[in-house]
Amino acid sequence: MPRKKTFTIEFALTKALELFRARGYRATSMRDIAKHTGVSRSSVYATFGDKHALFLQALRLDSEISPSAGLPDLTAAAAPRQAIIDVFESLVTEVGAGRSDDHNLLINTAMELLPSDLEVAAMVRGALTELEGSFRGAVERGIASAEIARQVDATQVARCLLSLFLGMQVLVRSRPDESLLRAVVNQAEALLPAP
Amino acid sequence: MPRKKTFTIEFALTKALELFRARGYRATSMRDIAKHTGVSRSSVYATFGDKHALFLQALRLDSEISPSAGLPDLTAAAAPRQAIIDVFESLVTEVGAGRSDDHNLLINTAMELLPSDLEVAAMVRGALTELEGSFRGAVERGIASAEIARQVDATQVARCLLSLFLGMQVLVRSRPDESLLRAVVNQAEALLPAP
DNA sequence: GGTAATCTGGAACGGTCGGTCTAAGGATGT
DNA sequence: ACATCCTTAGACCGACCGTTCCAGATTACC
Repeated sequence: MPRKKTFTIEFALTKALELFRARGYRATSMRDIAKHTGVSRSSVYATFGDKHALFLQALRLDSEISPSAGLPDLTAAAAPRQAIIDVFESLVTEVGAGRSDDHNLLINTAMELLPSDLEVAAMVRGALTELEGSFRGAVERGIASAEIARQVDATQVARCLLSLFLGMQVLVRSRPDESLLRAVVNQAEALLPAP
Repeated sequence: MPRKKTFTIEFALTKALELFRARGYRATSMRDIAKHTGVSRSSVYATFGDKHALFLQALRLDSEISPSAGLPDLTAAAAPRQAIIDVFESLVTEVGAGRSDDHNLLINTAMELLPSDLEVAAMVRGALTELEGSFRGAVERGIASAEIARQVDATQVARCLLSLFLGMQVLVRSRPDESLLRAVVNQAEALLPAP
């Protein structure tokens, strides 16, 4: 009897995510989202609830798709050491290609974080912890496959890679100088010496 | 004949800077600033002009005082290598002490940056370049005084330190885990090997 | 056709924002 | 006393915000 939904929740959420990525939470209005998704404002509210609830769903979607889209898959790569380096390389080439929209939502959100917003804070913390774990896993597998010297401390290097990665994202936004980023990547390689 | 100013521009600007540091540009309203400075809204406008103009002045003030306040002075330290490490250490101890206000305005601003705001973008870029230069200078002096091995590439290490520093600031905000930050600092030391 | 569910556009509400302006009052000098 | 400048509180404006609500159109199934 009822009419079926004429738009996919998934699609609308993807479009909303695009906007949140490009502009952050506060700077994205619900009217913007309605326009960009092609869904009326009323339906956005009916489908996703609050702006805050919508953002949480977008953030969750982001953390689900970003390992496969944003970065090479660290957890299943055949050559872990190169996979790590590729993560950083892709940031450099991205800047070279002039991609200026679709920033990293995670880091945007980390900086935009209100101290009161515990839900978002928890998601950001979880995603960062997961990212750290991916780095550590890749380093460990690199050591196991003798790509990386045995004496490196996987935990410590992984945490350093995490910090380097975050720092590079800041630089991408504010000082998109390819040689600067290249130098960081080169130095990051030094953290992963061959045996 | 005239009445003199009853508040110091410097004082008001310092208070405004505090607020911008704690909340960023967009999230700080002129009403907040008036309240926090103790200066009426009318006088804030009369003294500083726009919100944007006020922010630029606060940003300038920040870049003038932050080398002496936020960080140990890298350019004149007797032991450059330790001075670099202290910069990172101070971030860790800051988190341990639970300082959650007065974030780093520079990085906040870098992330909040509108692509259209060229003035702010230029200031951020300049400050980051200056910070990179401070790191590089300290590394070079460390090499000259045989604190740091001659074979390190000062430019490359400085850029890596810059990225690490920015990344740590993101982590401070979103994952204030002392052992995590400590690991980053330890690894950063590895970039500055003794001869 | 009837009915139930869904969509849409737009009106409306209360709130905050940046910014301007004005009237009243204080402090200073002559 | 007087003129001069500064400061203040507050009204006011237009814009945007998140959010709610509703009338009407549209689609599906019986």
